[in-house]
This record gives sequence, C-alpha cells and structure tokens, in this order.
Amino acid sequence: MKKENISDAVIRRLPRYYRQLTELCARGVVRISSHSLGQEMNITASQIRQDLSCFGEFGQQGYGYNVEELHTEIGHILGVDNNHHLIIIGVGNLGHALLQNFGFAHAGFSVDAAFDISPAVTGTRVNGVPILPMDELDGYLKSHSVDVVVLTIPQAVAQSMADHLVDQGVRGFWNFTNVELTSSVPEVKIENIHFADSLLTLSYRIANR
Amino acid sequence: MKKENISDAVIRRLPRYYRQLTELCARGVVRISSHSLGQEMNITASQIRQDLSCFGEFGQQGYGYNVEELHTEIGHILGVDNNHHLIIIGVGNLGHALLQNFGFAHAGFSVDAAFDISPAVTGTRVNGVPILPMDELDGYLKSHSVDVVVLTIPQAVAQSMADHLVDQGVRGFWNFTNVELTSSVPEVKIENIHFADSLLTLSYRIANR
DNA sequence: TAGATTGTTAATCGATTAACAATC
DNA sequence: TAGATTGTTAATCGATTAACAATC
Repeated sequence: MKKENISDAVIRRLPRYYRQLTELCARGVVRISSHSLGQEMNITASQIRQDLSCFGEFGQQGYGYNVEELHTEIGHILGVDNNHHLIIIGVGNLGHALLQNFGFAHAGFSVDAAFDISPAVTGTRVNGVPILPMDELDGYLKSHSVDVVVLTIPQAVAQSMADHLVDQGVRGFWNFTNVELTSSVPEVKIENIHFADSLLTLSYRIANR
Repeated sequence: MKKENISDAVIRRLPRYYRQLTELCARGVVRISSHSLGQEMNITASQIRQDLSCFGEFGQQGYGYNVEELHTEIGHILGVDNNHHLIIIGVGNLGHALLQNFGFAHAGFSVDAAFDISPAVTGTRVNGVPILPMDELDGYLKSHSVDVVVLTIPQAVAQSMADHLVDQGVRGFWNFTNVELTSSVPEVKIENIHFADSLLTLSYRIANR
C-alpha cells in the first residue's frame, strides 16, 4: 500500500471496476483473475494489477481475486460506506430528475434536503426529500453537516452560489451547470457533469469519423 | 495541419476551449495570446499551442489569436455547424429535463422527436418536440436521418435497445444509463454520461482529502 | 526596427504495458 | 508438485512542458 500520489486516471477507473464487480457479484461469479477481468472490461491485466496495487494487496497468487471481497474493498476505497450527507440546490427539471431517479444511496449518500426559490415547489416533498425555500439554506447549513451540494441551478448564479456556499463551509460540489467553478479554498472538491462538453465531444467524433 | 491521430485528451479539451472563447467573445475580448488564455484556463500556453496545432494554424506571431475567429474555427472542428439530427428515447424525468432545458441548438443539434412507451406522454409535445410512441420508432428511423440517439431509458433495456438501434443504422449514442454500452460495429460512437461514476469520484476525493 | 508570440522540435514527465520472481 | 496468477520492477509508449527559430 503506497497511498500517496494516486493519479486522476486511476481514480476515474475505480467506479468502473466497482460497477463491473457489482455485475460479477450479481452473476454469481466468485473469483476472477486480472486477465479475465481485463478481457471483460477491455483493459490490460497489467493495468488492473497496477491500479489495485495503489491501494493494497487484494489478490492471491495462483487464484486471482475474490469478487465479493474486491467489490467491498473498492467500495470502501471509494467511500460508499461513509454515509456522506448531501443536499440539492435547484429543483428544476434536472434536480427533480435526480431526486426521483438517481440512486444516491448506492453511492453512499443520503439526500437530506433540497432547496429552491419557487414557492410552487417549496414545502412539498419529492421522493421523501423535503423541498425547502432558499432563505432557509444558511440556517440549514449551520445546523446540519453537509458533505456535498448538488448544483442544479441556472448557470448565471452558479459561481456566486458556490462562493457563498464555500463561505458557509461547504467543501464538496457536484456541479451540473455548464461553467468551470473555481474556488481559492484548496480543500474544496468540485466534480463536474458538463453535458455540453460531452455532447460536443460526440459531435466531433461523428463529424470526423 | 496533421489531422491523423488526435488523442482523446485533446478532443476532450476542445469543448473547454470553445466554452472559454464563447465567454471571451461575450466579454468583448478581441485578441488573446496562448499565455493569457492559459492563465484563464489554468493550463500551459504550450499545451494550447500544441493542441491547436493539431488542427491548423490559427494564430499570428507577435499578435496571438483573434478570439472570434478561433471560436468559429473550434466550433467548426467540433462540428457545431453540421446541423446534426438527434432523437431522444425515454421521456422520463431526465429525458424531459433535457428536452426542456438543454441547449441542443448551441451544440449544433436539432431535436426532431422523442419516444416513450407511456401513453401518458405520447402524442404530446415537450418544448415543441413531439413525443411519439415506441412502436413508431423503426418507421421513423427508416424515413428520417438520425445522427445521434439520446438514451434516457432504464438500465435494464439499454444494451438491447442500443443493439436494435445499431441494426437500424444508428451510429451515434449519447448514453445516460449506467451501463457500459458496447457494439461490434466500429463506426458506432458512444459518449457516456455516467452520473454514478462521477459522484463516486467525488466521494473518493472528499473521503481522502 | 524591437518586442511579442507563434508553430514546432526536443526534453521531460507520467502513465501504460511487459516481464518476472515470489508464492498460493 | 506443477500451474496459475499475483504484486512489483523495468521497459515502452504517449502526453505535457520547455525551448527556440521564424516572423508578424
């Protein structure tokens, strides 16, 4: 175990390993070698062993890896058993879609509340989650621990909202707005879902086939 | 211009350049050097010049780049002026959110139709786009040119739907389901939005701060 | 002209792949 | 034991950064 400098590339492969192992569990596969796992995922056995060796020794010579055990270990590395707390800011179509359909629990997050400016939705619940008015946000943050804020608000207000939230102590953002959020506070972690970038990448590829 | 082997890393930076240049245009900035652009985007001037040189020579020694011109050029490279045609399959919360809010036109896509199994939504329009019943899908594909299909359907049916669509000639997918779609047809391009992977990455980072 | 900045070649750095001794 | 497969070290490959001649 040499847990210092894990590259971004490795970190971004972890969820894929986790996903594949979930599927292998479901299929009832008990053990798997780096070679067969690589075949299923279309990556080299070397890379899998190299990646895993960043976090520990999970296999056994001559045997391979126990699927369930490796699944648990990677889940642990990803922090799915940390019970992180999350709130959603902006209950428009997208915020609503996430509340309704996304399996936050599978990623180890509990969705404690959502906030919106529109009185049409505040006071209601979506999928059991209370929608609160925006002016209760600061009070909420003072009295609750919030690990991640999901930003599903209009672009125009994204950076100022983020700045405000960082001031209030928020250190994790799942950003769905099409802006590059920045923060001078180094512990702040921002993960972006840039729909537009993704579609433009696809556009490039179909245009330059 | 040496347009052969553009790496994935370069392609994925193009939309970010495009986005930044859009903003610079809006700010009224006329010219910019690779150095200043790099400062704004937090990447090196070398990388910018290296990236751009994959596609042509857009700058001028001693001057830098004309913002508007470079914006147009990169848009062209990304194919935003190709008027690609797109349909959405699955008008649940997420499909609905995309129809309602996402600026497909800015990426050069026109959304021609959406499909769903539920009679509760078929026959209606969302944001001007007609929602058609699923059994009209094959007929539609025979009579219309479709460059990209957006998959906002349940995981369980994603791969079989994709297989079917590939059989019908579809070659581009914007996949929102949490599965790794595969196709044996090499021209098929798949771009994934893996919400769960993204959130797990964030989970890792806040857990290992 | 002098200063600035490009496009490109060369150097460096990091990530992926291959090889192999250790060992179950 | 013999075969299989690990974790890790070394080799290769590719991507990023630095340097610089060309030139606006």
